[in-house]
Amino acid sequence: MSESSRKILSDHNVSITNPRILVLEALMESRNPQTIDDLQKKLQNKVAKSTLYRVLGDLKKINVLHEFTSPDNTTVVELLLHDAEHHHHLFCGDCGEIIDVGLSDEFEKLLSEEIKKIERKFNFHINDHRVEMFGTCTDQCSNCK
Amino acid sequence: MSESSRKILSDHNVSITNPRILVLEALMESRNPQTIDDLQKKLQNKVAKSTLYRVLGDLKKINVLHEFTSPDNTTVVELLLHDAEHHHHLFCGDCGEIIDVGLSDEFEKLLSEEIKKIERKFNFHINDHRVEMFGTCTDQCSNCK
DNA sequence: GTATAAATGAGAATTTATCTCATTTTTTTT
DNA sequence: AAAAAAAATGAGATAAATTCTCATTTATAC
Repeated sequence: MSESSRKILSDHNVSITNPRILVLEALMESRNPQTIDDLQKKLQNKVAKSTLYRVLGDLKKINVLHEFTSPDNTTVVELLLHDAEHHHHLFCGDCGEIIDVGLSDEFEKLLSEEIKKIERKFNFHINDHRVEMFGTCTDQCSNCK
Repeated sequence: MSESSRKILSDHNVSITNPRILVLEALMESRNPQTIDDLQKKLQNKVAKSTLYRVLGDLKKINVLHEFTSPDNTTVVELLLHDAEHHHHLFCGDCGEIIDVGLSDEFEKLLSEEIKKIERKFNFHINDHRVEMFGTCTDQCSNCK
């Protein structure tokens, strides 16, 4: 099972260690972004806190991890696998759940156009963008019912 | 000069105190979002740290302040004045500057359509959205040169 | 398998934000 | 306009999140 974790590490010339594998496994357990706290719970002291942060830093450095902040100011983290589609996030203000959302190709194309305009207007080079949506899951999310 | 600060407070039934006025003035000094640290520098100990955080909380509660997090995980804050247009943010990865950006009305309309689709798909009620753009200011920002 | 380099664990240190409570300021009442 | 009541503030203590240090362990190169 740890095969894909090992592959991620070796593909990026990062030495293969137990803590790194454990953190990757924990990250792979859920498809949506999760908090550091979620990770710590899954890891149950099998990895030291300092090591967890260090490993997350390592994974960010090789661009397989995306870290951002939820509206209530919690750091969340998600694995970016080879096959990960460009996506955005939907935040539930009730339960805190964060859901990955893809927007239509046509829309993404228009967004790129709009971004090109911004680049010219502000003399910026823009290399990434993100659409965040905030609301409440009316009934179906796993935490709210 | 503190007239508009006073007005903001009284309009929202918040008692008019010196620290609140000072914080509002500091917020009004720059049009773009600024960090808590920026504010503290401007305030030069004229307002206690605890009070600063408290006042920022008060301003959030009456919806005249927007707080969010920059890509390097710093909390930034910006005043939402009556005349504040709906806007988005452009982040410079070099100097950390954050710039308010308006997108075209046509684009915003399309975005709303796209968001309606997401609401249906995920059974969510979405009440706010934000487009964040990340890049580098190629030459003209005030901090990078 | 040994040597060398790198990573880890444990806890200290730092940073950021919140909380407590005695004092001060603002608002309300008279 | 003064007194009473309510609310806000300052200073520092506390808490939470993240980073740092360094002796020990583990991985990689030879």
